[in-house]
Amino acid sequence: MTPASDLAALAALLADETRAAMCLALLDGRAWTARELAAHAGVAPSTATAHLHRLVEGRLLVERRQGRHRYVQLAGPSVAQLLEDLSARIEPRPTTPRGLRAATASAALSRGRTCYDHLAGRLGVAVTDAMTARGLLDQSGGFALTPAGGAWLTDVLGWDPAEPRPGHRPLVRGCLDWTERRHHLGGLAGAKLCETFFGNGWVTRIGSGRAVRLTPSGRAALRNHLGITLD
Amino acid sequence: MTPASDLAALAALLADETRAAMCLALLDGRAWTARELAAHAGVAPSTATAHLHRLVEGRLLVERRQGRHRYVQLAGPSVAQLLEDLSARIEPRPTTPRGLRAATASAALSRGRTCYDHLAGRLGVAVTDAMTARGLLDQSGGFALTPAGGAWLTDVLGWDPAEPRPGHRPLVRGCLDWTERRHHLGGLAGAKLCETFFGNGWVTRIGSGRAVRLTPSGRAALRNHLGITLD
DNA sequence: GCGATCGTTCGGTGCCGGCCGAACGATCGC
DNA sequence: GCGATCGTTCGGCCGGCACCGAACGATCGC
Repeated sequence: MTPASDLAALAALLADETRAAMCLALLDGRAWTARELAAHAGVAPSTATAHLHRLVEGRLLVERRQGRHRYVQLAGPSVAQLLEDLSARIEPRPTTPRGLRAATASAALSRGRTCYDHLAGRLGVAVTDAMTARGLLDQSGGFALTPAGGAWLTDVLGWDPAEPRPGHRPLVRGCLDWTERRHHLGGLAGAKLCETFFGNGWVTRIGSGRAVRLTPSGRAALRNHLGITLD
Repeated sequence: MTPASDLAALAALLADETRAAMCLALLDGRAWTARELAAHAGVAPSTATAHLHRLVEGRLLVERRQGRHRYVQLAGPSVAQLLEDLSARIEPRPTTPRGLRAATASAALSRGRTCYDHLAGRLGVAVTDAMTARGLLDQSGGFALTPAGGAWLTDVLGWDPAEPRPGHRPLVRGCLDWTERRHHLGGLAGAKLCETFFGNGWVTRIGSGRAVRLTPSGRAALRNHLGITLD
């Protein structure tokens, strides 16, 4: 009814630890089944059903029914961006992983991961920095693509950012990285770039999570196109 | 403890209508006393005390005690930005104001208002559009200040954006306007510009809210510096 | 000093909502 | 078809928390 109650209703969707865990899991950009999310969050399937209903009703998630499965995913980049913005506000965690498994998993996440549909972690930041150093991105007054950057994207991705694009998702956007505390490249261009990294086999997912690994051909590509050497 | 519980705890701060109303009121960028906020939200002073404690504890608000008064305000631009981002996600309201008072008040807000520390509403968007049309801002690939824009700021504000600045607040930033559904100029430059508008008497506040009115000298200034005519 | 005002603490009340288990329809694989 | 799996609905339990009023300390104006 009032703006305040609207804001409260939106915030209430994320104000429960179970729902928050579900949304954060969905930040990998993929569609999960209800049962997977229930197991991930550690609640009974009946409880998960209620939560997912609320999240879909609140337009944070969209669902796609397929046979006896109910797949659910984030409603779009703007939701992912909102979750990332909120996460970035949280004080940097003292990083005390329990054991070896947790330690290697968190190290892998710091090295490289996806942030919904673009690259993040040290890999994402390194790519962004190299693009800035080469004059492809301009971070001096905001976060913008230069003309040279447009040409570079056309060259590397075979995609011309100048061609008319649907929706009003920004072409580029600085997305605050919660491990590096610096910006990496988001927006439509970031998504296209990430798509190419996967399509060309430059990165592969590690297991089933958000962590990614740079392949040897990816290392070569970074050297060729950006002149940087990683790891 | 876990990222999910952190996110839930942050969201829970805004998940209550009373706290949401308090935060939205504080979006005017000024400091309010506890009692003012209690009256605004329609709760007893004792209730307001508890809410303000939670908001300060959660670092969304900062307090400054002065005599027997306790002034409270938003913890910074990043909090304001977060609130604006959340508000922008809320579906556009059918705008059915109750009576004449409400109608004129909401019309005034649409015409021009402050968005924490910069200009918003039709006024804010018009200034942003004019700056873009004159090549001072570049919105083609992101949201960035051009070299000509830097010179213009130095000329109009007497403030050189190239000089080293403290903190890591972005120089310019596109802030989604919740009445116009388009971007207006935020960030440090937006704040400086707004400061100049007030300092030169180009705009004045209407009553005690966020609404602002363009003065005759402000109209002249817009014509001189940006070549636009409003209202 | 004294009354008025601001903010706080404390006890008590009531409700919202998260959780589970059990039972049930829908779909899949064989 | 038949059992197994996925998701849902329903009832019931329980804890958290938003709210108020009353009483109290602190500060201001006179």
